[in-house]
Amino acid sequence: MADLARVAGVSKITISRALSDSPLVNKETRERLQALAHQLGYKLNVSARNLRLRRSHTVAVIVEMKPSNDRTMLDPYPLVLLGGISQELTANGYSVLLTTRQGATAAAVQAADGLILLGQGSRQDAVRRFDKLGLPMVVWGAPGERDEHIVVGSDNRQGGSVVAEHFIHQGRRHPVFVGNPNHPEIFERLNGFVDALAAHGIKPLLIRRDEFTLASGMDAMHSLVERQVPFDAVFACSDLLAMGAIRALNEMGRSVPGDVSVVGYDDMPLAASFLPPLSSVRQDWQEGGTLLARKVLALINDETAQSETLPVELMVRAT
Amino acid sequence: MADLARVAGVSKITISRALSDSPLVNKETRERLQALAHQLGYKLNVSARNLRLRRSHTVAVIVEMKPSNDRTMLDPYPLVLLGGISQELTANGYSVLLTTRQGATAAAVQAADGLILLGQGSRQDAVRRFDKLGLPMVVWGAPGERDEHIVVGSDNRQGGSVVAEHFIHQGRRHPVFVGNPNHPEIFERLNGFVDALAAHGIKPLLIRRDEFTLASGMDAMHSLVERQVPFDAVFACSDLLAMGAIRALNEMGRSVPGDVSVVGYDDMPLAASFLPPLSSVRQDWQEGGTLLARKVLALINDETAQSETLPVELMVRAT
DNA sequence: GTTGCGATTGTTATCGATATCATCGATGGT
DNA sequence: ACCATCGATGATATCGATAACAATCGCAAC
Repeated sequence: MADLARVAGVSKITISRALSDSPLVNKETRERLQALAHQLGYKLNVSARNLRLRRSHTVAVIVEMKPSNDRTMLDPYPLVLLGGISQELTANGYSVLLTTRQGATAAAVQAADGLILLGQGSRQDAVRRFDKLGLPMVVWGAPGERDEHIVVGSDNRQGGSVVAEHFIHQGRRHPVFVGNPNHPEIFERLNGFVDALAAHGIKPLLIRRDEFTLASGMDAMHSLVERQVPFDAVFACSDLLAMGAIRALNEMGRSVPGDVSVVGYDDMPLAASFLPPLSSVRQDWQEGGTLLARKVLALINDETAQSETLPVELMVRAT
Repeated sequence: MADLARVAGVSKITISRALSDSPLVNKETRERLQALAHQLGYKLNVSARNLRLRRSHTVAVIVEMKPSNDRTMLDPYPLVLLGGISQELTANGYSVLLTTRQGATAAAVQAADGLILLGQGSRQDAVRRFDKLGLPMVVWGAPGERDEHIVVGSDNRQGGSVVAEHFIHQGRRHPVFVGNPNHPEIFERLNGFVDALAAHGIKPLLIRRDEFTLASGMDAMHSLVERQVPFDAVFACSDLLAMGAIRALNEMGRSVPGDVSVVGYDDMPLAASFLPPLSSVRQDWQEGGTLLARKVLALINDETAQSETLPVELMVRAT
């Protein structure tokens, strides 16, 4: 910038002003300087500006990436969150610094203006750890009773209850829940499910399965039939589990939805073209990402923001 | 840091040295100062350090995120690339700055020490645009004849040829290729397929389908049967296409693999538990990410690096 | 006793931008 | 003719770290 100033015969500060379109400099000189800068291939040194402005225009997104059969951020749907976040942030001139929990010790995270926590890594212990950075922070997940931070999440409780209503409406009397209630989000689904059923005097059966796979869904049905438990409806907390369940049921000679009704979760693209087309609960991940981003930005700008819960929608199809 | 120095009764530079574990400071004072810094909750200002060191320890990863029915980086498998990149970079003290092509104008990208381009956005025009930033750059994709930049990609040509060999070995004489050869990567698969078959005097049929969906795969088979084209093998360039093809074939009374053999691509987790278990070409995305990261790091450190191609593996299952 | 060297610590300049306050000429009202 | 005001530009200090070089001390060698 000093070089530019010398060439143009003005002072550094005038260059700075011209390049940031400040109305303080004469319109003509401003344009002249901008042209010159462009012509000379001048590149702003972002680090210097960050230092001076004490802002990096960067938000760190911390995800859980550990590959496993458990649910990870590498699943496609949670990643749509990232898409939403990225879109909203860049629209506001911010960048996304992607980090895992392990990598979060890296220097760059400290330079961020704000923090977004994604994935089940965002349990209380992890949350507290990042809280200490003293940065504006927003968490994706199930809102706890008394968290000090802002939480955005889709309404898992409602997800559970709409499925319950759906079963009730179909006259089902012996519903089963398949999934891993250790995940706070899934725990909420279970709660919503149980409570809504209780209003009709029905108590569902819980089949705990930790993996979100087709095989796991099949296995759940096998054990159910083996134990000769009567059931006529299955709420699987992921689409893969649901598909596995349907396959196992068919193999064992039970019809879906004739004998058993099945509903999945996430409404993955495959759900609609599954045979039979799978009913599933859809959550708007993209919108979730947008919201997360808006809230951190608000916090960064010293505005207020509140926790928020996004509604879900039951896509009723053939099962 | 100045505050720390005052409190500790030493100079700033000693603090700086102590905190970076420099052997220049006495071991005891070093430890004393480190403890003090920790106790006072001192946080290094990364922007200042970046400015001084002229390094941000950050690599920008530019992906194509535009949601569409076309293939995007939001597909789960390409994202494993990101996982590999992230892991390798953080292991070396670098951070990942995630950006879309649109967002790449944002300031922070200019501060990056290097660039990784992912997704079909990395066509020549886009590549050239980022080349102008003058940063070390590595691209994921199919290596072109004469690119000036470093390319890492999986061996799509080999992917095509192993499938061809497989069909030949099974005695198939009328193979079909389903996919969108506009993607450079898929074009390579097609080339490998065609060439390997040509060695046996066989010329495959190309059914062009742009979407990577189940429906698209079904549709391809329908049109094939409608036109009464004889065929006994299908190479689909994605697993979803392959699954759609199998379903359509079964519905039309053709058995897989009895009448028609089908092979997919990517070996998604579902492939193995599909009915019948789907044969598919697997590429090691994780390793690809690791390589991409290693190469940028090499370039950043003024070492040399070369383009590289990763082998693929045909998982032979029931189809 | 002095010179020299190694181990520590300090002084000053620097990275590249921007905020604050100062400057300067022109304009205009009285 | 004089002072106030405004528009445009500049001088300097500053953000918080680190590099290069200087300084100090103790101790050993001659």
